[in-house]
Amino acid sequence: MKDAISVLRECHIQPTPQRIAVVDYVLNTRAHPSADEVLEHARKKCPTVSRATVYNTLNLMVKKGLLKTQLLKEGTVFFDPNMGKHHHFIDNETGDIYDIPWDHLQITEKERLKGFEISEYQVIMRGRRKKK
Amino acid sequence: MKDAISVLRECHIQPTPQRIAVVDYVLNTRAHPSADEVLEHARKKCPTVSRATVYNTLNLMVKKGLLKTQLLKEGTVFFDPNMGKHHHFIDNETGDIYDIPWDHLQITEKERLKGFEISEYQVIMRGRRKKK
DNA sequence: TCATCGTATTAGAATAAGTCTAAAATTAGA
DNA sequence: TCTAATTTTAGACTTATTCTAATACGATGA
Repeated sequence: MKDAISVLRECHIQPTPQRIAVVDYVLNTRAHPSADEVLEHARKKCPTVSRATVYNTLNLMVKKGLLKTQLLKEGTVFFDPNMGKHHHFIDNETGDIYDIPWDHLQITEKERLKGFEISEYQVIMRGRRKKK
Repeated sequence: MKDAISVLRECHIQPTPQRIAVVDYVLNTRAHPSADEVLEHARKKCPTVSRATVYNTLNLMVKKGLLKTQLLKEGTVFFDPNMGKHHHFIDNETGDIYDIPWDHLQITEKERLKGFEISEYQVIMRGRRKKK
């Protein structure tokens, strides 16, 4: 459970009630919320927070390295508080997004990728969770 | 070089001048065009084609299995005529998108992913092309 | 305590991708 | 050729996101 105020101070961002509400939710969830979902949750703690402030805060957090954006479905960006390397699985039926631990897959370069300087990568898997 | 009219006939889609212009461009490029880029190119062959028709045709092609959508950058969907399995590399500096052949990478499941029925996957890599 | 100044927040306007709609145009078939 | 079905179109609409300009807040120094 990360303390929003401490995190904000460490990043030299002034802790305001609105930012605390955003950070407190987004850094302590295992979900991959959209901006709208963050807004909805942040309003439980700070009912007056505006959409613009949520976007401002999320973008600031991305810049400070507290969040990463993920492109997993058409139409919206998702904010991912899991900053360690990991892969993703998307359930096509429910839309649910799962983190897949980095060491569960091994990627080997069989053919040298000449001319490409890879700074990051991930595997994106789609399918469905097994019933039962 | 795929013949647009034959492809449309095979898919039981009526070949109209507008559709031919769209299909002819999008199935014969190695790029990963956005809808807007398809519109721009299709207008070279059929100057009157509308944005709506381009979207209609592209969506129809996706449904018929002639194209795949790819989520590679924020804000737009890209249409990919390469229907074989492959991975992607995105140059963060230029925005260029490259196909990476499927057999250049080997993905091994080290830890069994229990409960996930994976129907498709790909590796998405980001970085930059090496100068030189 | 109060005034001040920079920062933060806000509502709503603006933008951009994509979908929808209803009318007009085109095509296919009898 | 006539009719019905299909296709195309412009523009309205929706949704995610950014921008803007006015207001509110908060820390500081007198």
